[in-house]
Order: sequence, then structure tokens, then C-alpha cells
Amino acid sequence: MRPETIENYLKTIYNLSSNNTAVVSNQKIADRLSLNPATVTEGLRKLHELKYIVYEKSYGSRLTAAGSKLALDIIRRHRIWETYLAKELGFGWDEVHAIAEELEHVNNVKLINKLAAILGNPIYDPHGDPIPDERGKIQKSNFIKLSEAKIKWNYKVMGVTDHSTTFLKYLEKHNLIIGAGINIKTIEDFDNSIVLICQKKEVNISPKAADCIIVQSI
Amino acid sequence: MRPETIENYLKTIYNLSSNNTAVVSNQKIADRLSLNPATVTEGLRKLHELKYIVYEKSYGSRLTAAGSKLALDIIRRHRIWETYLAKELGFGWDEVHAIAEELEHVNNVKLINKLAAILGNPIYDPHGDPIPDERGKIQKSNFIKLSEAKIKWNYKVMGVTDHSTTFLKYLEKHNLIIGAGINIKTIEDFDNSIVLICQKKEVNISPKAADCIIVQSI
DNA sequence: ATTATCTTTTTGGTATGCCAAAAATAATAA
DNA sequence: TTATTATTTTTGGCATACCAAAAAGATAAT
Repeated sequence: MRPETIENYLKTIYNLSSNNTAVVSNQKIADRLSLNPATVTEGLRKLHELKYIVYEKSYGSRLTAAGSKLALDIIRRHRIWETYLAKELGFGWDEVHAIAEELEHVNNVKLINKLAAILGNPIYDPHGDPIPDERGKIQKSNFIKLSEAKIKWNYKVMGVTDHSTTFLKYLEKHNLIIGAGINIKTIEDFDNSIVLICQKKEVNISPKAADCIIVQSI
Repeated sequence: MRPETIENYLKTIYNLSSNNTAVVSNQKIADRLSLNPATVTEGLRKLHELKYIVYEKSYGSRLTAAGSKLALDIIRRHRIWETYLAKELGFGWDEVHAIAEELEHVNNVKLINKLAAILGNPIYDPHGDPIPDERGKIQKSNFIKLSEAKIKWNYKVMGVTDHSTTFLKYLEKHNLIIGAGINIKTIEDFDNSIVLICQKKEVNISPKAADCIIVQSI
């Protein structure tokens, strides 16, 4: 298998298994990678042979230690590049993902560590996602989804779980940028939509959007 | 054809045809890309169909206008990255080529132009090779090979035509870095080796090495 | 001019990564 | 439980990028 193919599978499996605990279904992988299910079955069989995943037929896949290590490495590269593009090269929050998607496959430890050093070895990327260190360690955090936030409490926007351009543009429009402080005003009984105060403006967030926004209690 | 494959062929043809004037033989392409001659024949046929080259059987290839444009674009990306790696990220002159070889395939105009802008839109890279601008224009120069230099004259080291690590390390050892001023002391009648003064030290350069060093009269 | 050599092309074959459609296997609902 | 639906797997096929060995074509040497 080509390194790029391996990397795309492992990264996807890691991201879909949330913290590498759950087993991932073939269909979700196929959807995420825009591949035919038949292709995914084949790919997973090969990754199993390469001992990057444990793949049980008609059940699902999970990463082995080796697969996890590789997945965390590619995620590190991706998030370092995103951060570098945004902070050092002036790219917008909504632009960096697509470019990082290509740059992440350039595998040069010295390069990534150099970029990380310039950035001050950050632990979170511009989307609020944690950046694994060189050994694959991830900073554990007490982040929750905005949809789980409590009324009257104060939070800080820490990240998103949907990286689509439309969503990121939507957030920017409402000033919900990373680091922004927010206060939960009300939660509608009717549809669970959230009314919050952000930079002195009242913003109404749908439950669907709130489910994609990561916040931290402050 | 995969974009990367196309790019590697066109870049190689451009580099081997020196200023895009000469016709390039299949064997030279095969050697440069470490490919079987059979593979090259096949590749060139496809590039001809795609109208990137004019390929005449058992004769050779040359780039079309479209091929030239693409070749210059990939060369621009390569040289901008080399310069950025060396000047902004602190990589050594001998390290940048290999990394740029991978980064060059990330095709994002905004990214390359941003890097170029940070570098002050340079016209030459750390190897002394000219960097095409966004439209593919290359700065023409009055550079000559060190092997063609005249006795007693003063020159400035502008680049190299051999990018191997061994050669670059050899140059660094003799302080023959880009921009260094040199004075030709003598040229040995016996073997044409050149004795020059560089940073107050006398250095002896073999004809083979002198043939790979580009200088400009000052 | 004829051999010898080198280069290019053709031929037949491999591995990878993909898909569509059919078959097998779960999962869910009635 | 049985039928329906959804998921997964198998099968057969295609395109790309490669190679080794044989055949054809060009170049050089005697």
C-alpha cells in the first residue's frame, strides 16, 4: 500500500473512533473518504495484514498500537501545518484544513518539529483540536460540546468537530472564533436551540451547530 | 496520468533540455527519474497525447507551451520551498532539495506566493538557480561555469548544477557558499584544475567540480 | 558496407487502488 | 419469528504505473 493511502485510512479510523476507544464501521470510513464500500473492505484487509488495525469481518476495525502511533503522527503533522498556515502565513481559519490535507503527507520529522518550535510547541490547533507531541501524547482536557452547556454558565470556545468550510464561515459570521468567551442565556424548551451572548451580541445557535462546537467551562 | 507523475516528467525534461532549447533523450529521463526505459517510452507517449510535449519516436522530446508553463510552475514551487526551508526554517543548503522534492507537489498558488512574498520575491534560490515568477518568467543572466573563468578575474559564486549532497558538503567545506567572492589565481596547464582565493584561503578545485559551479563576473 | 553496440520500442506481465453489481451477512421492524 | 432493510463482502473489471526480456531501430567502428 502507498504511504498516503495508509495514512488516510488510519487518520480516518482514529478520528471516527473518538479517542481510539470505539470500533469503526466500514460505511463510515467509506463516507469520510468518499470511497466505494468494496474498496474499503479491501483496504481494511490489507491494513490488518500490515498489523496497523485489528479488523473483524462484518464487525469493524480498531487501531493497533502501531496503527495508533502512525495515526497520531499524521494528525500531528496535519494540525501543526494548520496552525502554521494560520498563525505564520496568514491563512484564514476556513482555508487551512484543505491545504494541510496535502502537506500532512510530507513526512519529515525535522520539518514538523521545526514548525512546531516556531509556534512554541502548541497543544491546540486553530480549530481547538489537540496536537499530539512527537511521541504521540495528547493533552487530555475537560472540554464539552456546546449542546451540553448549562444555562447561565460562562464558557470559552475551544474548537469544532465539523471542519467544513460552510460551518467555519457560519461561525466566523457570529464571531464564534476560538478563544471567544460566551455566556449561555437561555436554552429553548421547544427545540433545544441555544441563545448565548458572545462579544456583547446575542446569538442563536441551532442544536445541530451546538453539537459541533467544543467549549470549556470558565 | 497522476498529477505527480506528469510533474516529475515535465520538470525533468525542462531541466535536461537546458533553457528548453534542446531535445531530450529517453535514456536521460530514465536515468534522472530512476525508471525503466520502457516506462519512459510509455510515459512520453501519454504526455504527447496530453499535449504537454512533442514526442517523436526514436528521436526525443521537447516541451510544448503548455508543458513549459507547467514545468516552470513546478520549478517555481520547488525553488521557493528550497529558499524558504533554508532562509526561514534554518535548514542546511544540502538538506533542502530532498524536502522540496516532496513539498513541490502541493499545488496551491496562494501558499507559494505567500512564501515568496515573505522571502521578498527572490529571483534566485539558495543553489543559485533562478526562480520563475508566477507567470513563468525567468531572470536571464550572464552566469558562466567556473571552468570557463579567466585567470586573475574576480567572480561571485551564484549557484551549482550538481545538487548531490556529497557535492554540496564539499563546497561548504571549502567555504564556496552562494554569494562568496573569489579570485582566480592560476589554472594548471597540466589538468586544468583551478587555484582560487576564497575568503583569503587558497582553494584547489578540480575541473569536474569547476564544471558544476556557476559564477558571475564582478 | 557490415558488424557491433547502444537506444528505443514492443510485448507480456505484476501490484495498487479503485468501482459496479451480485451475493452473503447483519440488523431492524412487523 | 419472519420479512424487510441496511451493511458488508465477493466477484469480475478497469486504469495507472511500473518492470524484464525480446524485437526493432539508430549510431558508431572497423
